[in-house]
Amino acid sequence: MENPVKTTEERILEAAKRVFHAKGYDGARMQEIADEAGVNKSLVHYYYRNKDNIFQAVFEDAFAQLIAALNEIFISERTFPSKIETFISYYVTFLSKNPYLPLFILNGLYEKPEQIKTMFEKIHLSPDHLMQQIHLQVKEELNLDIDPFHIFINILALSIFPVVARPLIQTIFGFSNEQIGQFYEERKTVVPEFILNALKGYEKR
Amino acid sequence: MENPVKTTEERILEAAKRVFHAKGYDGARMQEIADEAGVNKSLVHYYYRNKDNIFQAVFEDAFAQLIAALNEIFISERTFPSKIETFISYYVTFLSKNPYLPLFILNGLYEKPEQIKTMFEKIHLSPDHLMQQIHLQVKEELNLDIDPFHIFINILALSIFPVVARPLIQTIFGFSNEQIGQFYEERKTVVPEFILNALKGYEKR
DNA sequence: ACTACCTTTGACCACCTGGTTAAACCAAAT
DNA sequence: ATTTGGTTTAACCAGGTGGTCAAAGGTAGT
Repeated sequence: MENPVKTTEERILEAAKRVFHAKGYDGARMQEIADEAGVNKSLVHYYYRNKDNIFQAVFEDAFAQLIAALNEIFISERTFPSKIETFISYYVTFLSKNPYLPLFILNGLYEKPEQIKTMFEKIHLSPDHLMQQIHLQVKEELNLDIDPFHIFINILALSIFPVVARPLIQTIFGFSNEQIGQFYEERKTVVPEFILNALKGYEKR
Repeated sequence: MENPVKTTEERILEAAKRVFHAKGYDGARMQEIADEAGVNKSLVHYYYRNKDNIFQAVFEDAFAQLIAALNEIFISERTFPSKIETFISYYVTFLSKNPYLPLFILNGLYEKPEQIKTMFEKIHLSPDHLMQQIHLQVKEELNLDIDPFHIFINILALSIFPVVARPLIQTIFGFSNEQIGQFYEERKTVVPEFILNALKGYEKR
């Protein structure tokens, strides 16, 4: 840590993250962000002009965090099974530390889907390139008889959904925080195993 | 249809569903619900007293719709593979007709997780019984070496997530409405196949 | 001491929000 | 025709909302 002392602007942004992540755009209050940052409400407007602006900053940050790892791992030089394992393990850990993030993102996307593409350019990330990589590996490395796109979506679904649905799982089945932690821990091995087992069924002989 | 003429109360509830599903609790406006129903705002209060009340009515209805099918199918007399197929097919169809529902539910659960259990009782539904059924089938009918709970969550994840993430998928990969419809259609066969392929890997020999 | 510039604050405002109320409406019963 | 009861409306209100603004504070250069 070079500069542990946060600037006011950073403190406001972090406060905004906490508030927006937990309450969403409509539920968040500028006053609450200010309180959370320990500053006057006008100061929030001073640095970010209006609610839309600061929300966008928060959203882009969250989106970048979620997407960056995905891209990095799937573009790397590993074998496909290794990528899946690395990805799931990383995502489950990351998401259970930031449980609000995925739902926050999904909600944001319903409201302003247009901005996604420009956001991808900002992060220097190409969906086509990513899919092309996955396609290559599924078709040429493993020679599987299945649409790579469905595999990709399945990987995301199995990693993300259980985190998003945490309150559902926890209340319905009465899991304690420890138990749900244990459950997520298990998924790091269960999910890659599940996916690789499934892929075996698609092997062309 | 015995009585195609809707009462005012029903029209208000349906308007409220549309508004709440699309905008969530905080984003919804009592005025908008009234407009959508074509009535005066006071009428909404006349029938439902306050915003919390009408939201709860909408939420319970949505939750019941989503849970009912799940329970019905998994308690039925089919074989496990048939259940999976039936469930996925039904869910994908139902959800793509009601794309806002799952995200609406997930958001609601973050805000008021306590009410879930009472809601289960209202619908006469026992999570324990459901899990017990799945446990029996996975362990005794198929004799698989995997925790049934993870399978259950995987089934939900693979059915629900792609619908929730529709805006993400559609914008990132530039799918038209037709293409995404085609994609969901494919999933009705791809997902059961994927799951059953995976389960084969867990067969005890 | 003065200036110049960025930062921070309290007071304020126009507008919107959920909610209330009293009066009007209207169909059925008397 | 009048009463009665549920239904529907317009007008209104208190509190909260995002946002503005002028002034005060603070800091570095002169």
